[in-house]
This record gives sequence, C-alpha cells and structure tokens, in this order.
Amino acid sequence: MDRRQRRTRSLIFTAFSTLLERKSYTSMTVQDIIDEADIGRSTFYAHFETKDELLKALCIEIFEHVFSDELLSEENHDFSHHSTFKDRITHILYHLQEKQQSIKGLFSGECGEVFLRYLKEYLYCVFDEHIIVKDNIPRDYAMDIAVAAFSETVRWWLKGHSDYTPEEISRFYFESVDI
Amino acid sequence: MDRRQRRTRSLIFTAFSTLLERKSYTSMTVQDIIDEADIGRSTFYAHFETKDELLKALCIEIFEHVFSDELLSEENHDFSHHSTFKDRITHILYHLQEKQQSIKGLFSGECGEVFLRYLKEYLYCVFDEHIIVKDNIPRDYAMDIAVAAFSETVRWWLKGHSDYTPEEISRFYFESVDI
DNA sequence: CTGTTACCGCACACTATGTTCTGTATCTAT
DNA sequence: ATAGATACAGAACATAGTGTGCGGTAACAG
Repeated sequence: MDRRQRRTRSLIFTAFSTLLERKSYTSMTVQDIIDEADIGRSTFYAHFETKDELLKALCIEIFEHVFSDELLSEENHDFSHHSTFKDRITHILYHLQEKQQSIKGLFSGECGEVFLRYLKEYLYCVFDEHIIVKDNIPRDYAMDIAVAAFSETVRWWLKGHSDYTPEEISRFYFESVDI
Repeated sequence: MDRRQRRTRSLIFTAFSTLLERKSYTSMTVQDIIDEADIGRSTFYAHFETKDELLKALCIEIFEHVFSDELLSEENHDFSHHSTFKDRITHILYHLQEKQQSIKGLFSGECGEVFLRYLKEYLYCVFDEHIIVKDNIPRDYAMDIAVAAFSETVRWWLKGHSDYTPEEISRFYFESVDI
C-alpha cells in the first residue's frame, strides 16, 4: 500500500475519531470529516464510498487486532494456548483494553450500536467454538444471549467503569450469565 | 384530539410500518412516507419534526400499551397482582405478543436498535423494582446485563421464533441469566 | 351559521451528497 | 535520473432531500 494512501487513510480515521468526541455520528457530515482531516473532497471518496463504510472500516481495523491470534505470543500475559473459554474471554478483554482510546469515541450515540453489532459478529465465531448449551434451551438462543450479554459487558466496562481489571470483568460476566 | 389529526397520524404510522417491510430505515426518506401515506408535505411536518421523532412516537405508542397496568384487568390471563418478578416478565411478553405485527417491521435494519434502546428504558424501570443482586457484583452492571439479555430475548423471539409461548420464553430467560 | 383548525399543494432556499475534471506532487521501476 | 503511473488538491456541477412559508379548501365545534 502506498505511503500516501496510508497517510490519508490515517488522517481520515483520526479526524473521524476526534469528531466523534464532540459530534454525534448522524449529525456529522462527510464535509466535517474532510475539513477536520484537511483533505480534498474527492480524496475522501477515493477511500470510502460513504460515511458508513468509513465506520465499518474503522471497526474492522480494531477487531482485526482484538481478535487476532498472532499477537498472543507478543503478549506478556500468559494466554498462549487458551485452555478454557474463560481464558479466551479474558484475553479478548485485555486486547479491548489496549484499544480503549480508539474505542471510547465509537460508543457515543448511534454508532455505538453499529460498533457493538460488528463486535457481536466476531464474538459469535468465538463463542460458537467454546459454548456448551443446556439441552433444554435452544442453542441459537443461548448463543444470542451469551454474545449480547458479553457485548453489553464490554459497553458497560469501557463506558464509565474502565477501572476494573479484565479478570474482574470476566468474573462479573460468568457469574451473571449461566452458560 | 381532532378526528382529522387522528386519521393523519394513523396514516403516517401505517405508511411508516408498511415501508419498513420493504425499505431500510436510513434509506427511507420523509418523501417516501409522505407518498405512501398520500398526504401533503407540510402535513407531515405539522405532526412530526423529523423521521426520528416519528420512530420515537411509534415506539412510545407501542410501549404505552405493553407496559400499561390499566390493561391488566382487561386481560384474560390472571396476572392481576404480579406476585413474582417472573410473572411480571411473562405478562410483558404476553403484551408484546399482542403487538407482534406492529413490532415486527421495527426490527428490520437500523431502527431495530432504536426500538430496543427505548424498550430497555422501560425495562430498566421494571427491573429496578424487582431485581435482587448478588453482593459481589455491581448493581448497575447486573441491571444492564439483565435488561440487555431480556431485550435480546425479545428480539430473538419475535424475529423468527414467535412460535414459542411467553411462558417458554420466560423460562429460557431465567435459566440463562443468573440474577 | 360562524369562527377555527387541519389539510393540500406548490414554491423556495438551503444543505449535503457524490461525481468529474484539470493540474500538481509523490511514488516506483528501469 | 528519467519516465510513467498513481494519489492528491481544488473547484465545479448535477442531484436529492430537507424544512418552511403561504394562499386556498374542506372539515370540525359551538
């Protein structure tokens, strides 16, 4: 990827994140982002088709990191091979904590729901591998609840209670959801 | 309230609901609603300031019914005095089932999240009265999870699994969430 | 019967969007 | 180092949707 492209892409992302801290997503216009990033109009549209695509791209960039397995070895926390489901969850929470600053803005207002929707998609894959469901409950229901409760946990944590540790959050989650 | 006003309001609501079954909320324009309802442009704006206000008004109209206590006496189900929390929940599920047709369209796409956000506001009040939280878990966390899990339950139920009875749904919920 | 109110429908200013074009700067490969 | 490709700036443009304003008509309430 061209250096100029990376630079512009980065300018747009940071402008977008910065604006999210003062403006709501829907009230924010493409023009606002262009002005904040200080780039040409056509340049923006060369990178992203719409404002929604920009949001999606930013979310994906964050999740690529949060759910990446490559980074495990680089970690100082010893979750090299996720023996238990709880370890895997705690590990994801650690990664989310690292990206806290980037994520915080995304929670504000309407795009918080978009962020959490994308988060759920990734979580669904992780949970699908580990979850064991009681036989008197439909599996897809249990999945939905487990994922929704976890994404709500993340929202609660990073939006005003970020002083708790990943381990504590993990404990809260597993004591509240019966899976 | 004037008969003409009620008529127009109703026309707008039904037009909006009808459109939601073919178009997504964001792609839907005020003009679309006006055309579908077959009313004048200025008439729409005399009733609702924005599209969002319309959505809000529709949600509120539904919830006013679902969470109303007056209707209890009219019910054939005997939940006259909600002795237990579970009874109260089951009762709400019955009311949601009645409004199923109106609600179904609201789940599609982006406005589903708006609907669920408003639903959560009402649920928060109900849960706040009944919930008893373990002392090693923050109360506001437990509340958030309980409410989020229930709203997700409602989404799952009405969006593709509406063949289950309110009692079954209630059981699923209380077996999955540990409160 | 009369004053009030809601509606129609048309027009208008305004804002944001997405595209297109030309010239310039920056990168890449031979 | 030079040549061709690519990304960017800046401006112009058509398009579409928004919200408001006004005169005329029909329905309502007392």
